[in-house]
Amino acid sequence: MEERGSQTIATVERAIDVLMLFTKTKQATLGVTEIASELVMSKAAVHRILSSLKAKGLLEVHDESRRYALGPANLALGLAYLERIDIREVAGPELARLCEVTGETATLSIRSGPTRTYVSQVTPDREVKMTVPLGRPYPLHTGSSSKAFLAFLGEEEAEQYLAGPLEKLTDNTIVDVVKLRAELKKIRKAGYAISFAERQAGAASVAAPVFDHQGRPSAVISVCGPIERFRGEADDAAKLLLEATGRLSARFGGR
Amino acid sequence: MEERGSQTIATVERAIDVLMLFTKTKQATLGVTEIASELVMSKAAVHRILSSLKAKGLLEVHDESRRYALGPANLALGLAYLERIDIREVAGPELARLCEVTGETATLSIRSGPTRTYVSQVTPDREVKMTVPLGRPYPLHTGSSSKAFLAFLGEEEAEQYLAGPLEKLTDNTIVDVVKLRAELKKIRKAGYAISFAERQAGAASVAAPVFDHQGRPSAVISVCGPIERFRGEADDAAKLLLEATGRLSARFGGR
DNA sequence: GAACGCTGTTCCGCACGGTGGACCGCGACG
DNA sequence: CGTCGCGGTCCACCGTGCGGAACAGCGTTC
Repeated sequence: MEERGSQTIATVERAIDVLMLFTKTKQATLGVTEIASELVMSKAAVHRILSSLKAKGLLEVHDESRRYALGPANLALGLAYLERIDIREVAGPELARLCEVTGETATLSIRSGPTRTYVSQVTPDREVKMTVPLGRPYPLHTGSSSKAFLAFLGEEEAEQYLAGPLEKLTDNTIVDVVKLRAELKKIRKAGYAISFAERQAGAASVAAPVFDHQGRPSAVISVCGPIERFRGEADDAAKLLLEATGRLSARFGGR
Repeated sequence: MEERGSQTIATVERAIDVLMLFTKTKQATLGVTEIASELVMSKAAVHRILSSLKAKGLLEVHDESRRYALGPANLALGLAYLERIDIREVAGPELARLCEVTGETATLSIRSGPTRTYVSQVTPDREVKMTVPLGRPYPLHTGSSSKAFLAFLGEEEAEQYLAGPLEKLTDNTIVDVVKLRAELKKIRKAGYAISFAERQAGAASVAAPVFDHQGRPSAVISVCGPIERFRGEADDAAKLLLEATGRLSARFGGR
């Protein structure tokens, strides 16, 4: 993991690890000792980091329990990031429509290097439905949205990714490079990707990319839901999906 | 500014300054030299920081222009923060109602130490309307939402704040401590605060606090809009506002 | 096409500042 | 009362981040 690290600052990365811990845990507040043992750091170091993060508004000390919680500056970061993603605005109505017609969750993902992240979702008004975690990075070979990106990258970039280690997130994750290449070929032919529990156990999804003016996949939209009822829905969803991405590509590519 | 800094890490704070710069600028991408000159740091240091932030997904290098942009990890931070603010959910419908009835923007603010931050807003469907910046900290004496917090803090805490320097954001910002004390007294009596262009030129607002079970202001909601049409609306808005905060305090205090 | 000016990036020796183990003060527990 | 756990602080050591300078690419300029 360390290899060819083009000159970074260990202290800063540790500080970020501390900050990110707050997004990973379910608890609203964390204590010094807790963090120190979780990240294997000295209490003193953790405390200094917490003080620095606090001084910048990224953390705040909750009541007088002396525990730390995320501060409002994080909102500014999240919103500033979203402001840059203009495709989000354009895709919004399409997501809403997909969700309404299929009765399943519709999502939008953005790629960033060797990972891809959900940046928005519209969920149906049903009791049993799927919700995906926004802002969390996933590898490019797990789930339909990921595969939709991978399939439509350039040959070169895709092979480069396939050369790296392929993490297995569920029993169904495809980690065999040969099988994965065949799968990607199939996706290119069909124009969309399907996944049954490759990223998340119990979930299934269909996904297709939106292309920019250079023909590169600039985003992926998907329809996803509980695996039991999805088998019958996948084909219909794929058709609707391709119509939506067609419209978006036309509009987005024109820019 | 340095005083009694309970042991922090300069490098980490500088890294955060770099990251926060991306939320303050209008540009989507920033370059090394640009950042270095803005924050008066060496290019080498900035570069190391950028590499570290990139490694953790907070930044990414845009295309091959070698410039840096915010990464998806910021979304995770922003959303994790929002998840902790439960009052946001509860207040949502009240904001919507206030907005609809008054035809002006309704906002919700949270306090964090000596600052206060908008965490959500509902804007009316008009061409001329006000929108406030979410996630950005403001001092506690500027604008109606700020003053509503300040007025209902404990005597001690309020005086402590008043002892510090009071920044002047607009021509109308009250920075005279004597006048400010009188204003706070008036607010306590009325139950709500009014501001005409104290934080933002051309804007006016009315605000009232939501109290927790200990009688402390845990949030503030406000109605705000363009100053020209607001003079006639302020009183009506105040009445609606107090009804809304009354309901919220009852519901929120019960927890 | 060589010289320029501008990027982003890397190198390397010095000293500054972050480190961690020990220690303090506090509140909860029994 | 003693003990345990917590968050916070101290301080001598030594690791690591620092910055000036050099390097590598790229587009302009003449």
